Amino acid sequence: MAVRLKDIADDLGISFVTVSRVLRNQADVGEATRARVLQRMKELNYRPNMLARGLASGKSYTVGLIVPDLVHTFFAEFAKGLGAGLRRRSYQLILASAEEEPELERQEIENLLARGVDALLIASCQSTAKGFESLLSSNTPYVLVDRLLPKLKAHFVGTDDVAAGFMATEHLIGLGRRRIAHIGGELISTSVGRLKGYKKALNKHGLPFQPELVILHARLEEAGDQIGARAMGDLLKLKKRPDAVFCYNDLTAVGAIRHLLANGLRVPQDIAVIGCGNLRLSSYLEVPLSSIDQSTQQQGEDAAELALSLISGKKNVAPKSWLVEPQLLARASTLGKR
Amino acid sequence: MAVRLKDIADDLGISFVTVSRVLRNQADVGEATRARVLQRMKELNYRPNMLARGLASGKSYTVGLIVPDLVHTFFAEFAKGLGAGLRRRSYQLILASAEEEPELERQEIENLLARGVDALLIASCQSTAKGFESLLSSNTPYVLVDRLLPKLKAHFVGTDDVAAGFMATEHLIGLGRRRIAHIGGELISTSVGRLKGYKKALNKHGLPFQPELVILHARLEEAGDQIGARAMGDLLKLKKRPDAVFCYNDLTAVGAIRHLLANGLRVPQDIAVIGCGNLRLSSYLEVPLSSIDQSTQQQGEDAAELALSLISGKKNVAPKSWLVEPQLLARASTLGKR
DNA sequence: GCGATCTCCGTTAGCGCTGACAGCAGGGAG
DNA sequence: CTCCCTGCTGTCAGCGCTAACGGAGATCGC
Repeated sequence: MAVRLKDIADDLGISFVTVSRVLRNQADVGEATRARVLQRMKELNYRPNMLARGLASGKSYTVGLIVPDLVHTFFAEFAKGLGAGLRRRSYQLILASAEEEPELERQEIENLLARGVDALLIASCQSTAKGFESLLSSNTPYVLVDRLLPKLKAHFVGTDDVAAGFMATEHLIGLGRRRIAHIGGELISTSVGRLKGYKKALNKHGLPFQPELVILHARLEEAGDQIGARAMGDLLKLKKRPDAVFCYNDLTAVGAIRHLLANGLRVPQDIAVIGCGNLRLSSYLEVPLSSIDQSTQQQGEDAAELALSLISGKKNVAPKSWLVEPQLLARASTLGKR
Repeated sequence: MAVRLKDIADDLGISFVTVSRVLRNQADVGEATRARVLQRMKELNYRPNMLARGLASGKSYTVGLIVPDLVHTFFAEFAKGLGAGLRRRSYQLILASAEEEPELERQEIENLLARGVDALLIASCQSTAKGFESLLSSNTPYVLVDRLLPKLKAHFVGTDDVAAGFMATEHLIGLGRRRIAHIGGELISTSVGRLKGYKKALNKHGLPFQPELVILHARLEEAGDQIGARAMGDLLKLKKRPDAVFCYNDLTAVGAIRHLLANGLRVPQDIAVIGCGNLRLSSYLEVPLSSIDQSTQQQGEDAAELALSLISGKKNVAPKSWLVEPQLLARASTLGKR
């Protein structure tokens, strides 16, 4: 069996509560005793039982993160930043993936609450705030990540998606493009925001919003390449084809570009393409892809800070949004001359 | 506060142990009582406290996975498969990342043991079996993943790396290449295996092993693109340059190709390049990359099965290796004519 | 020299749950 | 009618730890 406080206490002929005090670094223990205890702990390689500690103290020193899918590098990077931020304060991250299924997400929320996480971060794949009741009633502090939920006032850490959409579109306009299409997402707040930014940029520069130039699709995170290619095909069928496309994410842009090249069109000469998210390989693609960077790891660290402040702080502070400013990275897919 | 067994019991005027029996689906409870309990549980939205359960029963229904870095899609995909496999048997995955730091990995092992995981899976970034003592003495079952450790007899799930290296190299030989270089990894078992496969293929086809054609480097997972480019540069400085390169992973191959193209060489006409790991974007690169697929998600599911069998099964079964057969995917980076 | 204070340590009572056992009723067998 | 068995339910101890309180002995001030 594992070593317990009691074992150490018995060895030393003292009460196991004293040992517990040393463990928690409390003040009222004599120096000599403390030293003996620490010594013996090291010898026996004592490891506190966190289940017992959590049960007794009501705190687990654990933060849960639920993501829609780990394979999207965005979430992996986010988790990395979050983990680093938590570790610095000796909290541990428990990671769960909902595989883009709202029902699974609900289950994972239950699971993590059942394990007593001190705070819960969620990049939700729900389209409504239903299924959050048990979270709300649990009074475990929680933070939405990347994606907002309609009608749910909550703390939030994510990208300023309107700015991202605006930035991408204005970049294209600045390069002299006038018929700018958008291949966008559906349902989730990031898509809505980026579309909004797209419209805003058109508007600012006096370009008309043309609905036929906008194609929306769900599940762009998983199958973006195929969907992007298909959507591009649809755009090419228009009487007047676009001269630029802003894609919801890089994967979608990759698919779109592939379709263009396969049909003998040149990128960016005939059609410029920009994505969003700045994948690691985006600069190595057949046409190096312009994109919007979201400082993902930074977001994770911000989320850690926010979560920890919620845990230790006064409870009912007003919901707060931490928006990260996106950054434009222009590469060959938009920059080449016409 | 959260609902407890006792609350339900008091409501119904029965002992809370009976409620616990219903919860655990034990047989010896009257139908009528069982129904009433279930009803009330649903009404109150009861959620068992897993900390308490774990403490009392000694089982946490939890499996830990420690990876060197989540951002490598290999590990993200592996985790996905593992999570799916565990979920099917209502086990939960607790994911931790060691950020390629052996010391951090040791800490995470301690953390997960402290949280009472029923089994532990590790893709270790240690170069020796040191730091595994506490794991060994904990008698928590564990499985090595992806990377073997010298001198540590343990259960293992991973790729047949020798086969991968052999397959890639033989593919190049089959295309008529004779001066085949290798840009490989260091220290970890996957590199050793792939190098071994490389040599084996050369040997089988009567080609000499030429040490100057092999360049080894650590940290190919993180900075493979830059290292690959640099290594390629070194290879080009040889009096007789190679006509093909087998790279440890796709990222490294990407860097190598970038360097070749930047120096006016053609891929594959002048030098053919093959990677390993089959990244999602590998087919969209400037030169679509030939690679070796590792059925990563399948590996995760295999690992889940193995872990669960260790948990429920008799303890001291002999260590067992589950090797997944890799698969060749030939694309333009090797297939173009010379 | 005596109460007051401080330092250090022990005792007790849980946290919410499980596991082992005891016990009570009713029914069938002898 | 007794015995045992089966079906159901309760009691009790304890998992390893923390939190709150209490108290013995040393130290201090006056």
